[in-house]
Amino acid sequence: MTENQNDYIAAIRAKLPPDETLYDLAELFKMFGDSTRAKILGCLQIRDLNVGEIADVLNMSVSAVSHQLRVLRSSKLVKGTKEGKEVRYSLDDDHVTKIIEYGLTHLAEDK
Amino acid sequence: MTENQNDYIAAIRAKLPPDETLYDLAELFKMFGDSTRAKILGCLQIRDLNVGEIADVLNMSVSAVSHQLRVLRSSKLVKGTKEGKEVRYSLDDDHVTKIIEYGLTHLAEDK
DNA sequence: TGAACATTTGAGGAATTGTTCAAATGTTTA
DNA sequence: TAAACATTTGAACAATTCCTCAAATGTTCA
Repeated sequence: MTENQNDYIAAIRAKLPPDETLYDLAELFKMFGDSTRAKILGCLQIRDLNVGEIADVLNMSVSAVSHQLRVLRSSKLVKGTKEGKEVRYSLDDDHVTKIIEYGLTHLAEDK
Repeated sequence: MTENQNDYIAAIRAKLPPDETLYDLAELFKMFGDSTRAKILGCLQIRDLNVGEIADVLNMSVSAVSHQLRVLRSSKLVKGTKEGKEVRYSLDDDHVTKIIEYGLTHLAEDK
């Protein structure tokens, strides 16, 4: 590889966001990249719900939903508030709705 | 479960996008949910590139990049144009840039 | 306190994913 | 045509992911 080719590659690298940023970006989108999680986030856009309610709506086991809620919580996309023996979940991020809406727009516009 | 509880669940279900839509949404975001693919898309935002150039920029094997390009192509996010013995790749979707930008904004605003 | 309820947790297993390696395909040019 | 180059492809493997099942934790209330 010549010096010029190195420069060419280096110029592109310099314009890329840092590796860590792109990693974080991927981690964020990974949260929306599973249909169970997408459905859970969809439910919580409609209203705050507890684990059992989400499981009922989605026809899934409470355990499976709880596992995914833990993942979503750790990504700060969802938060749970204890109310007596229930835990009420809600979206913890203004961007969640916008990101989903943007994705839906994209799908709708697909010819 | 009482009738009222069924109604409650049904009311939420009725407001959710169809299952298939949420599945497609997840498939779309899955494309951005891998850091190799996020990096490839990032490169192609800067300029059109062939497989070897992308591999050089990202310090990855040509084969690994090619495999991911196939995935991105099948999702219509990227397209390849044959130019002699090279294949020049470019973004195939206006939304790609906006989705990435939106994600980056989200990360930047995270306190 | 004990029974009922709501939720979380951990182990286990099936399925999927991303990479490597080697080989195949396709194109140019000497 | 043969060699060199650019790319794709398929098999194989390790790692990760998501679910199930059973058990543990925490809360209310009779």
